[in-house]
Amino acid sequence: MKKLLKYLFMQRVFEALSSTVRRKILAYLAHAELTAGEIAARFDISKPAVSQHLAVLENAGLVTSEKRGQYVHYRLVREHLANVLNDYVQEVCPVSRPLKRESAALGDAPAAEGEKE
Amino acid sequence: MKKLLKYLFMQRVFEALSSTVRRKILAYLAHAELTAGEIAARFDISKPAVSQHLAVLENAGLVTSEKRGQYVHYRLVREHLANVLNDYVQEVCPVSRPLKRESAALGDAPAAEGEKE
DNA sequence: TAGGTAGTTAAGGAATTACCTAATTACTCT
DNA sequence: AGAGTAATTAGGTAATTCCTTAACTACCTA
Repeated sequence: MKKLLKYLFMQRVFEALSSTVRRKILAYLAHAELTAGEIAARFDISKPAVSQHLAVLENAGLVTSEKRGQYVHYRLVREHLANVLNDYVQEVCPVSRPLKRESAALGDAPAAEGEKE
Repeated sequence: MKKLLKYLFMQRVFEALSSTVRRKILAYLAHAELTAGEIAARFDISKPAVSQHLAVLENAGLVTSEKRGQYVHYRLVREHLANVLNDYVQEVCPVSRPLKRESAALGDAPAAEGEKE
């Protein structure tokens, strides 16, 4: 059950990460929660274009959005990013067994966010 | 040291990983060194298509090829994959500092096979 | 040297992606 | 309600990606 869902997310995550703009957005969100407008202001492309990038990131589970009044605040979902990337590294670098536990811990580290899948 | 170079590779690596076929190729190579033909045999797409995927992976530094006689053998470059992904996780999840050392160790783990860069 | 196998390069077409402008929705404030 | 701001949706186009077939290079064997 979990495995298929995980696979789907992996695909979306790597597709999301394939864009430089989207990786930059994540980097900005790594330092602070930002509104869509604040994010758009940091790029040369149009606001709708940024909005689409944000939608891709959200579909991949890498960010979440919350509307507060007039603004939509975006924030990074650290666990998800760390989990997916670590899972993949594990899959392709099976040698690194020792790391496995460490990275699992990493994923949970930020907080009490549970296993949603 | 080579921050720019790293950035360039990051771009190529994530672009390479955005394709399911390419991620599958890496998964196969995680278990064994394979020739181009052996890899192509595992997919439904044409041989030239696989060849192009392999070129993308090689440009990203994720695999290396060696021609032996009639065959071209491909093999995974584990360190590179682990390094790039871990570097990125670090950049976006600055919380996870503890993992850093572990992952560095991981890169070298496979031993024997040489550092080409 | 001729024929066969392994692999890549070349050329072209279909599908996807990224971007733009314009229109729309949702909220705030007077 | 009406004007202004924030953000997304819609519609259309340019660029890119992925795959195909055909042609080519390199190697092996008889």
